[in-house]
Order: sequence, then structure tokens, then C-alpha cells
Amino acid sequence: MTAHSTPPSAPPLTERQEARRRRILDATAELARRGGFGAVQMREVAESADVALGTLYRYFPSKVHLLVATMHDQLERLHETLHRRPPEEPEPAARVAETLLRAFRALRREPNLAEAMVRAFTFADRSAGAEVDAVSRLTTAIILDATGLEGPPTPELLSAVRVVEHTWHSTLIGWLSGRSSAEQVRTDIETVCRLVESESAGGARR
Amino acid sequence: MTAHSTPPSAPPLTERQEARRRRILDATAELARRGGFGAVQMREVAESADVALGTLYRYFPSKVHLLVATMHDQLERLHETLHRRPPEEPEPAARVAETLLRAFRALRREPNLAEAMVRAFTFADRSAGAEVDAVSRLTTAIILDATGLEGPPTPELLSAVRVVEHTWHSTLIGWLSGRSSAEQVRTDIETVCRLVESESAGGARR
DNA sequence: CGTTAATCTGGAACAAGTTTCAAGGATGGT
DNA sequence: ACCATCCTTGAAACTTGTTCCAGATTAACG
Repeated sequence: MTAHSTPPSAPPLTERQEARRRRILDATAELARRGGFGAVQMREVAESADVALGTLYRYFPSKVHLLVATMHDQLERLHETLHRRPPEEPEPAARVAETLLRAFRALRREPNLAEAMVRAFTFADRSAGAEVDAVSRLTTAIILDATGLEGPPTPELLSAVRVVEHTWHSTLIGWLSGRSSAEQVRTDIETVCRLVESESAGGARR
Repeated sequence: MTAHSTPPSAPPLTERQEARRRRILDATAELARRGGFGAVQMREVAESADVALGTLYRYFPSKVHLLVATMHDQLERLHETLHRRPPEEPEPAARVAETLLRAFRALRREPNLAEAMVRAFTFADRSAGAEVDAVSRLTTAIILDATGLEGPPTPELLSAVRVVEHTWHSTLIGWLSGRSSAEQVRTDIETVCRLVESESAGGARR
């Protein structure tokens, strides 16, 4: 839970390096908040984080890597928040819906940041595979935590969670591209959680 | 069905313009087939289609617009093919699954083209809203056609189709980014169709 | 300390998407 | 045929992500 994300094969960072990394991620989030994906310009990030452009690229080998890492960072915060204040619904499906709707509310407060992160995430290609994977795993963990179910999840439950995740990402994309309303997002989330209910109820015990 | 996609507000194109547009779309598809999103370079497309760069931009205001239009074009071909050879399964859910798996097989034959189109589609922002919308509607129509259900679809069915579509797009992204296998894609599609079965069975009459 | 390897910096250079513009062509109305 | 208008061309310029490099700084170690 508190293990956070220190890749096993990465050399440990010094304190100053840790601080640089943090400045970069914070600068990125701030620029993204202001103007979304387009406003996150590598030169600006570098200047804003007070590092050289080359250094920025040493830490994050592309804009997509950078934004996906930012997404991971933000998701970790969400995960912690959820631990402090877990969903209140009793049923797993309802708990998942509550959690995702809460996350969505947070995103609506910072639509530009949301846009930047999600665009980068979906635009990522194989070269960012590891980073995308990390975000993906974290998302799965958040949803699994939300169910409140104990013990190792069954394969059926994992399939169901995948479908929920797909819907979550995809409906977000629709919302960000202005193609569907916040209402629609809410409906989609509720629909998929309802659909999945029977599956998860049958597929795992408490 | 044969109405194709002539936006109501667009002035009709002359024959030569129609031909230019076609050359551009064909050149784009060909370049995409060869090397995916990255290989579709605007200067190359222009040269390959034998138009000036400025003209290319007059027809398609950005690379994303261009690729989303290409996607629309390819989907129209698929739609026609499906009309000639509709799915053979009797049940709506199975018919949808069969259709999507067939589409997926087609994509696997040209993974670079698939990558280019899907990346563009998910990367699109509001400025390409209309084009993305057209693709989205066409996809919905293809899935609705696949069900074989007659009459106007109920809202429940439409919700279900949305979930299917979300899963379809999202699992494709996972496949393209190397994050999930073709097996996984098949499973996801089958899962969501099964989940949605009860919904569509209860939600519409033949 | 002094040395050595790794890291960081500032800045130039390159690549590809996008914009702009002047000059030449096509279209349509009269 | 003539004019006005819109379209196309070719080429240069601009933007932003990305790469490269030489020299300054820092970290690790004896």
C-alpha cells in the first residue's frame, strides 16, 4: 500500500534527483491544469521545473511518458484519498460506481489536467508500455479495492473489472472530446456496473 | 444505406475535387498500412496523392482529421461487406460478437492501418468533434445492424450498445499498444456481449 | 582532498505538423 | 470571350517535440 512505485530494476535516486523529479511532475500538472495537453510544452516544463531540457528528457523520455507518469502520480493521490474515505455503499457494484463517480467529479474540477493525462494515456505506443502498464495496474487495484471484496479475485471478477475499466476509459475519452455529456458518463458508469453486478456477485465470496 | 456521408452543410465537390479527396484518402491508407501512424507524414501524403501540401490541409485541417476520415472511409467498406455477408448466429448478442470478431480479424491483417486510425481517433480533440462523431455513429449503426433486431432501438439497447462500443475501442487500444493479446481482445468482446445479453434481450422486441 | 564517472546545463540542430503567401488555373455568370 | 471568385500550387517560415554535444557540477570512492 505504501510501497508506491519504485521499479525494481531502477537505481535509487538521490535526494536532489527525487526533488527534481517532483518539481517536474508538479510543473507538468500545473501547466496541464492551465491549458491541457497542448499547454504542456517540454521547454516550458523544463523552465518551470528549473531543469535543463536535456535533463527533463533524461527523466522522462517523451511528452507521453511524462504525462503518463503524471497520471500515475495523480492516481496514487486518489488511491490514498479513497483509503481514508472509502465508498459507503454496501454492494460491490454500487461501491465501484460510487468510487468512479467520485473520481469523475474530481476530474471535472480539473478538466484540462484530465484531458492532458487521458490523451497521453490513450496515445501512448509500445515505447511507453511499462508506464502505461503501471497506470493500468493501479487503476485495476483501485477498482478492486472499491469492491470491498476480500481474498484473491476470481478470473470472472477480473474480467468484469476489465470491462468496467474499458468503459471508464472510453467514456472519459468521449467526454473529453466533447462527444458526450457528464450525464452520459454517469449513465455509462452506472450501466456497466449494473451489468457487471451478477458477474461479480457470483464470481467471488466475501 | 447508400446515402454515404455527405455532410448536409458542405458544398458539393466537383469531380476533380472528389478525385483529389479519394487520392488523398487512398494515399493515407497506403502509407498507414506500410508504417502506421508515424509513417503518415503530411508531406508524404501530399506528394503521394499528387496535391500540394496546402491543398491537403484545405481538405483535411490536420493529420488527425485526415486519419479519422480514413477510418470513416474504411468503416463504410466494412459496413457494405457486412451487408453482403451478414453474421450467421441467431441470437443478437452472438451476432454482435461475431461481427466484431470479424472486424477484428480484418484489423489483424493490417495492424499498421489499424494502429494509425485508432490512435488518431482516440487522440482527437474537440476540433475534430464532428468527424469523430461521424465515425462513432457509423460504428453504432454497424453494431445495431449486427443485432438483427428490427424497429427503433430502445434506450436500454442503446446503452448496451454504448458499453459494447466502449469495450471494443478500449480493448483495441490495449491490443495496439501491445498491452493485451489478440486472445484477450476476443475474450473481452465475448465477455461484454454476454454481459449485455440480458439487457438487449429484455430491452427490445424483434 | 583528488580522481573518476555520472549527471546536469545551455544551446544548437533536426524532424514533422502547421501556417502563410504570391502567382497561376479552373469555374461560373454575363 | 471576359471578369470575379474561388482553388491549387510551390515554397518558405514557424512551432514544438526530440536529439546531440561540450563544458560545468555533483557524487562516489580511495
